[in-house]
Amino acid sequence: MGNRPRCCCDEVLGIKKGPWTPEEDHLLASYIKQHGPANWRSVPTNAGLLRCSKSCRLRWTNYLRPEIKRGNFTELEEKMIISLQSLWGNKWAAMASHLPQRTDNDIKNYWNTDLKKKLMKKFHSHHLGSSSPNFQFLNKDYSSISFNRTRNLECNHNLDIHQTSALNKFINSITSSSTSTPSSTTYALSRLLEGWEDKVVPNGSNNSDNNNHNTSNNNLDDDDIFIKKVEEQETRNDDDAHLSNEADYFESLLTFENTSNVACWEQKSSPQSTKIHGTTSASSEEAQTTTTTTTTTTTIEDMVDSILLSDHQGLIEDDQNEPPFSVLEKWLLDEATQQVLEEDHMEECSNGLSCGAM
DNA sequence: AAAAATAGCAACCGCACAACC
DNA sequence: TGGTTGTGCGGTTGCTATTTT
Repeated sequence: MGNRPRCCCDEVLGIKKGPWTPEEDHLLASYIKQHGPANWRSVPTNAGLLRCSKSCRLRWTNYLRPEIKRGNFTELEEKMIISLQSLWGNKWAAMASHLPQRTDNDIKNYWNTDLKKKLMKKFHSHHLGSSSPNFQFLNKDYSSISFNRTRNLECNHNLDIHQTSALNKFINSITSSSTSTPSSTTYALSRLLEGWEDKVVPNGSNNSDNNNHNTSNNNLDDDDIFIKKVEEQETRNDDDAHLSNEADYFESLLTFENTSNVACWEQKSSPQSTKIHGTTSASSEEAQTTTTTTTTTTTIEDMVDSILLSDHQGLIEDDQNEPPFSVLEKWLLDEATQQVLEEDHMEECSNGLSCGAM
């Protein structure tokens, strides 16, 4: 592996890495059960584990914690992830705080495997398939586009005003890199959700433990409380009533999220409500207050359509009223373009053209 | 039936930041 | 005030199971 930078675990010889054995899991779980998840530095030594503290913490938070739900993601959870991803980008921990019983790692893995594929498929059929003129430059006839070293797209010819507009927006969006930094609007929405969530989260599934692992420390000092929590959690997993509440919780969140993506933009561009896709979308404040009275039967496809089309509609309106690309669309477009350009590059190579590093 | 390719996911890595000394 | 430590987080890697050829 060459000159790999050292990790904290490298400093101590004999530290074990790799998959955890059931024995190690038992040692760690027993120790945490007795002492609570605090002072990770001392955990490996005191628990008799040949692991670094970081590894122990990770194993606990991502796998051994009793409140973690394992197994397939429900459709509601999928919707939630798609919606939050579109709103916040890759803020896995923040998403996990709104998805009780799921870890950031789980959500991240799920996004990078299942959801990414689903959305790409949807994106291709939506933008590259037929109707949208603005993204047809990503179709097979993409010879007019080249990709230079600074990741700017250069349009040489054959693009109409809408296509050029789409391209320009795409370029601006990826070069400004807003995906990695939540906007103030995002932060405000997050705060709104936090306050709102307290009212909506069903009894017993308050995610304060998920929000901040440190907050659980005090509660876990007492063995009885800890064991009780574990038992409650196990019971809860099989509790239909709980699932129903959870579904309500997600649905209510989604209703808000569905409008907020559009509402964010409208709040900036226009104070009054606008009708989009048959849904009255108001300012984010109004969206929040109307949430509780709206019912949602949205499918994942509908959601993606809604997210993508909300931006697409903006493109065909005048330039001044164009909403920005959603994070989701930036990502999808980025992926699609990259794919197209890689194919292009490969084709050039196979045709004997120069194919140096990009 | 075997090899190769792909998917899923647990675990690791390194950076950032806050708390503490 | 600067160094150290502990923790959180997002990106990436690598192992294993599954599917495809």
